[in-house]
Amino acid sequence: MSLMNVDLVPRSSYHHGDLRDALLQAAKSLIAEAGIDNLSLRKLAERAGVSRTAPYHHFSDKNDLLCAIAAQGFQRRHAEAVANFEDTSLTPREKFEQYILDYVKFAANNPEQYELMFGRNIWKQQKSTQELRDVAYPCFQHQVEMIASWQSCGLLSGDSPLRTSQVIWGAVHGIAKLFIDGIYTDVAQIEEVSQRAIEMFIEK
Amino acid sequence: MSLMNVDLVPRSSYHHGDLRDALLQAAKSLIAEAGIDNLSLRKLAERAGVSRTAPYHHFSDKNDLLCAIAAQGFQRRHAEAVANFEDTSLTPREKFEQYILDYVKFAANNPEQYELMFGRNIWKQQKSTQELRDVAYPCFQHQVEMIASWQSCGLLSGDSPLRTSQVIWGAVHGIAKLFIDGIYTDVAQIEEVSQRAIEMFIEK
DNA sequence: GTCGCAATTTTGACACTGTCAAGATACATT
DNA sequence: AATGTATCTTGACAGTGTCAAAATTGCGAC
Repeated sequence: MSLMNVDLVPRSSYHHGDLRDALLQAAKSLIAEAGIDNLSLRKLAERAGVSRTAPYHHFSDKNDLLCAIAAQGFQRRHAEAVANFEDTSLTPREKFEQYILDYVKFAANNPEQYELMFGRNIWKQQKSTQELRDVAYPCFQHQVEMIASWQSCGLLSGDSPLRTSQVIWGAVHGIAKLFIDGIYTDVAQIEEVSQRAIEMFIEK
Repeated sequence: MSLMNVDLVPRSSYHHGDLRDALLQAAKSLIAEAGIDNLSLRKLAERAGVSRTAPYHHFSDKNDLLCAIAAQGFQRRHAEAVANFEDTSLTPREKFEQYILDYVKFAANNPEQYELMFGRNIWKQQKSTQELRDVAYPCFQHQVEMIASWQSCGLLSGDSPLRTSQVIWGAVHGIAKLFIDGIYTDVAQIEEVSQRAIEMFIEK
């Protein structure tokens, strides 16, 4: 497997310079190669060309590192969603369609990071970092606001933006997960399924 | 934590008798106590009052054991769904409502087992046992059939039972997961959200 | 009944993991 | 230049999944 010290940027000095960022970068590429379950801090340190315990000076914990990667994911996704929603060249309906499709595609294109973003290990037992919460909550909030706007222009039914948002988010999340996790095996169908979801949610 | 050898049924002989079943039972209780991530084969063996490697004569692997637990979950859920669908005292609409509610409640009441049933580790990388596939596929199949019947009686819209089924399953799966995994924090809302989902899917 | 084989269980071992404690090194501020 | 602090390393420990080889038992053929 790992032949030898394959640090991408062999550091010149004892101090790395920006080890924290290098670790995040290396972690993402390692995860993309072999999945989250095969990420170990030791392999990560080796990849970054640093000793086993060096990462502990930049992340308190393995969980802390994973939270940081998840946070980056929320940031990227949030920017994407905002950009779409504020695109003045699109009708509300087009925005809604785009939103659903983008969401599912984001998950499908970044399955490991998405897994981290909603991983049970992180949220369930109160293991989420403050940083992660700070970046994830606005993401949730923004979704409710979008749903509310689509309701008030008659595209979506109902009067409770929160409940409606929870259902729609549940749907895209569930569809994404079923594809990502390999229960829905034919990834080529992902767009068709998303399209059907849009069709079922839009008020006729 | 574990004070000492707490095997429930101290075996009298060298051979256990029905170790396989005892292991499954012990595994489920251990998982219920501390979650899947805290289940180790060694603790499991200790709980069953047997040596570390004894389980390997009944399960090829840790994954194999987890698949067996997942399979039991599918079996239980499938039986529940069939019973509901064949209840002649309910209208199609009532059956649909019941199906959605039962599904989400099953997940909420058995979060760890549900996690196993749809865990990425099992399905994504072809790690599913033949036994698991044999019991899961009929489950999927049955859902499509139910959706088709609800479409043909006008309760649900659309002409593709498969696509519609994928969306609805995605929705209940997603809602369940968001609650289970702690993203939706208030479990008391689970019924309200499910109710709203029903409302949004049923043809008006 | 007993002999032998196959199923079962055990002990020993290995590589790997996360993480802590102590020591070593380099940088920054005075 | 001295000193403190941030950073990095080496050593260590308990825990993990799983393999190989040895031990024990139960069961069927003689």
